[in-house]
Amino acid sequence: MGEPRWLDAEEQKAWRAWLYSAQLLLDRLDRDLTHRTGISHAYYEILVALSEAPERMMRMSELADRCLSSRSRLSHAVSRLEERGWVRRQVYAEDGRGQLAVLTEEGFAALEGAAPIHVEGVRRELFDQLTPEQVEGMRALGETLLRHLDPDRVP
Amino acid sequence: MGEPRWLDAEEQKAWRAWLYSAQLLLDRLDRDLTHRTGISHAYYEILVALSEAPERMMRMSELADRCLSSRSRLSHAVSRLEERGWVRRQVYAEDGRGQLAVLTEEGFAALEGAAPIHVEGVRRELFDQLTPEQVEGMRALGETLLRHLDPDRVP
DNA sequence: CAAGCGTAGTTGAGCGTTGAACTATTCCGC
DNA sequence: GCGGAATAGTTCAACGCTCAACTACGCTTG
Repeated sequence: MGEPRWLDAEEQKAWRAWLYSAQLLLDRLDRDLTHRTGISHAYYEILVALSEAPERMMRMSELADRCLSSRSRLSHAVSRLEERGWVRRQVYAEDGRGQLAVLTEEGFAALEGAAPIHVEGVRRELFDQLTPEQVEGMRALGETLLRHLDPDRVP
Repeated sequence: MGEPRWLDAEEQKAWRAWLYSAQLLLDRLDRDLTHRTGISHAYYEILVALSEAPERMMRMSELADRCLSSRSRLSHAVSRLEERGWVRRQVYAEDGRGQLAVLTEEGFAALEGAAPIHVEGVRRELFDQLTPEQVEGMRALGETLLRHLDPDRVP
């Protein structure tokens, strides 16, 4: 094992600043969206992914990957979105095991209603606080980490 | 309301990179710690906070603030940590409404066991991927966001 | 074409979080 | 020092997530 490589004071500060800011930002955006639209950030991501897909439909497992979700979690989530009438399931003709999640018109309308609230939150809590240089730094940092955490997701 | 200030392509990229990297990193650290020590990141933060407090004890609400937790959430979490014998509750003499959460010796030992695993994860997934300049940029960005999200938490 | 393996997705139980309602105590103004 | 507001913390029910077990289908190899 060897002696743990403890963080020095500078690293501690950087880690704490990143951790707290990430948790607070994610939490605030989620709460804001949820309270003002009834749609959690997780559900919003599902609706966005479907709305951008050809014919507004996607395989369950593709959708799960895209939304950083386990299959089980996505399956539960889609069931709940189905109850709201925003998504419906449809068997995938080319592969009898597969299911397609399809965004309904009602689901698309719900997304259209939530999108301005969401983007306003991201502006207010994030971009309005940063200079263009900081935004560029944020993108570079994010992509560096992404290259390690999940290379396939890097643009 | 006015027209929403939609994100342009650069902003989209920056936002997605930040969002995915933050979610993946938090998720991976939490899973890694949980599977290797049986202690979730949330519980770990509680143990750390207590271990750093005078006499290893803190008021419930202070502890909740420190851990970015609601009072309800913390109350549940402390109950579960109590069941493990890692924390105990004690009435706060100076204020009959208050409760103190106290870290037990067993709790401290559990923390000592988990700390090397945790720091190794943070190194491997975060610091080892970054240059010193990027670490400094990460700290500055985090503190900028923190100044907006929760000014009292900025160093 | 059958056996076995891999893949897609669902289900159910258990745990953790949320938000609101609740109890108990202290603080404040009169 | 009394009545009402504020604060500290807990509890409950509803919801969401996790992990493991399960069903169903497809693919491969003999």
